[in-house]
Amino acid sequence: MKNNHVFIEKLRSSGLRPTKQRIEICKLLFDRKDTFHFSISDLENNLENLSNKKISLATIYNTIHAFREKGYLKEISINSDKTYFDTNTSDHHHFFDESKKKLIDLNDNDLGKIKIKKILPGKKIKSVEVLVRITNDK
Amino acid sequence: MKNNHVFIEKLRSSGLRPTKQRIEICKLLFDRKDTFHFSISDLENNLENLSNKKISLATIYNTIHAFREKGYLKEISINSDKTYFDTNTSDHHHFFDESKKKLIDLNDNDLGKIKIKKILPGKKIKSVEVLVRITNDK
DNA sequence: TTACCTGCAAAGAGTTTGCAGGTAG
DNA sequence: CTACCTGCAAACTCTTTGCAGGTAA
Repeated sequence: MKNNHVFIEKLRSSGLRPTKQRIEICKLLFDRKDTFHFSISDLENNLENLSNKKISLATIYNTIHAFREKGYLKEISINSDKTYFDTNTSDHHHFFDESKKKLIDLNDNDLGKIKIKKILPGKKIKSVEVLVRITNDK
Repeated sequence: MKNNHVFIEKLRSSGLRPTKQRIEICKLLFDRKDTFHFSISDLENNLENLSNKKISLATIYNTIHAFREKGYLKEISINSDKTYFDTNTSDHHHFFDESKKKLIDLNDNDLGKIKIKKILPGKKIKSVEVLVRITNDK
């Protein structure tokens, strides 16, 4: 269990005021051992049920967007009605389990190197995202 | 320029009634040499401006979903406000040009082989999707 | 004090749905 | 005739925005 101070510093250091709401969201997102994959509504539910904190939706969006901009969260590309975020901001890829509708991290060792041979003049690569869809084997 | 008959047969063979609207959409989507990447609103605009046909939005959605189910279209995973489709249903990957909001096909030669080393028991791989985001180099 | 933040409600955008009327077979 | 299809508008969901009141520094 991390001390709130850690989050206060984290927020302050990136120019975000450490408000009650932001600290609460930090605790939910970053005070854990494993990567957390979530949608805004997941987060809202967790705040309400696990943390017993009612934070306005506008503030949740606001905060998540701020965290994404500061590089504390990564947005994941899945065709879904919702946007998913990942607390693991390192360069990595995902399984998407179609049966459970859940994301699973793939780390460097899980995936061979991806080589892009095509170059478009005047363009540069911003990111490479791999999504491996899996289902129950039967 | 393909004959309408081709599309009428295509539709009929998959159990879809060849209505005026569906044939018109077929002509726009499948009567071309290159892959076509589009969102519903792109399609709507093209129907209105290029084909001079006003087809109801509900019918456009309805038709595109039917075509996707029949395997005539592929849905592409991008985090975007809109859903994108691809008339190229073969196994391939994409650049997404963030500046122009346009998709570009990557063919087999453009991308090294992707090796997935992690295996989850009881699961099988359904698809592997690679999205390479690019922006203007500056 | 002052700039920034929160929360509500309303607005927006894309997509889906209900249903009356139309059309293919 | 009957099942399926179209088109309109309303409904829905997720996300963004405007703004009045609140809070950190």
